[in-house]
Amino acid sequence: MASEEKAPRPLGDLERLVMEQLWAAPGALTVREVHEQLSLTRELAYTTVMTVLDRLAKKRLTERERDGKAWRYRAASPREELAADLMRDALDRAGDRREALVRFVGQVSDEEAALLREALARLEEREG
Amino acid sequence: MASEEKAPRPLGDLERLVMEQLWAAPGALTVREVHEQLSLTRELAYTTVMTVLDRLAKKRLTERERDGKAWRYRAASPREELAADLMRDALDRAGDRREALVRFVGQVSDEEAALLREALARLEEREG
DNA sequence: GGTTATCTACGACGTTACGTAGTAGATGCT
DNA sequence: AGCATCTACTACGTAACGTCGTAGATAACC
Repeated sequence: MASEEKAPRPLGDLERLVMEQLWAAPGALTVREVHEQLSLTRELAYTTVMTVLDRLAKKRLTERERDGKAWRYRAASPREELAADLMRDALDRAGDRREALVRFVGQVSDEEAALLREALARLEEREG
Repeated sequence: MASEEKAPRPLGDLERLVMEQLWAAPGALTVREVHEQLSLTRELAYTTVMTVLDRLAKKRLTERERDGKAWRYRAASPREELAADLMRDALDRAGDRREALVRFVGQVSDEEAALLREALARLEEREG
């Protein structure tokens, strides 16, 4: 149950890029690996990536494990989970939930509406 | 459709309080009116409220119209609309929308799930 | 075992958002 | 004219974040 919430600050641009690397990778990545990936597109100091990864860990968005003298980072939860959390959060801030949900479904594409129905149906059959 | 966007920064605490005043009011409010309301709970300088209202206007969250020498502010869109926008935004940032939606409906309360179904049903009957 | 390559830890600086407020000048009431 | 009221503009402190540098630990190398 959620109640009194600390709104999760949306990630900064670099933080998001780094998270995307982690989400895209099959396993945990070292600072160097993330740095190398990002270096394909932009120039960043190794320590910059390290700092970002470190801050993300402090925010509990990543977890890390030792691998020799280096750390390996991985996303603490899947990208879709974070998205769902943010959606929940937004809903929690709405005054009238019904109204907010109506507006929300009014904004989504037909395809997304279908996915929503599907998800609800699945939920129903699992819970009765 | 959606792709890379400018994430609407979540409001600061005071900004949120001010928006709530505007959302709660029937019409547009002057700085003084908002200030008086807030003063019931906390102590704030008149100009502080003015600054916040001004910044909210720059962010297009409020609109203002002249009323004599004063400005009257009103929320640019209903609270529920903003919530819906934030939900959309969160969804846009998810990798796999289906997955994100599944997780989202998995998080909502039974009541909210019912509201969602209702909203979807209404949408369907209106659009066919 | 000393040299070299790696890593991490920690600090630092610039920018931007936001909470908070003061001052100056315009505007309007009496 | 004189006072109240309102806006415009400026300012300052804090915190997040982008961005790095330096120092010291550690592992690898010859």
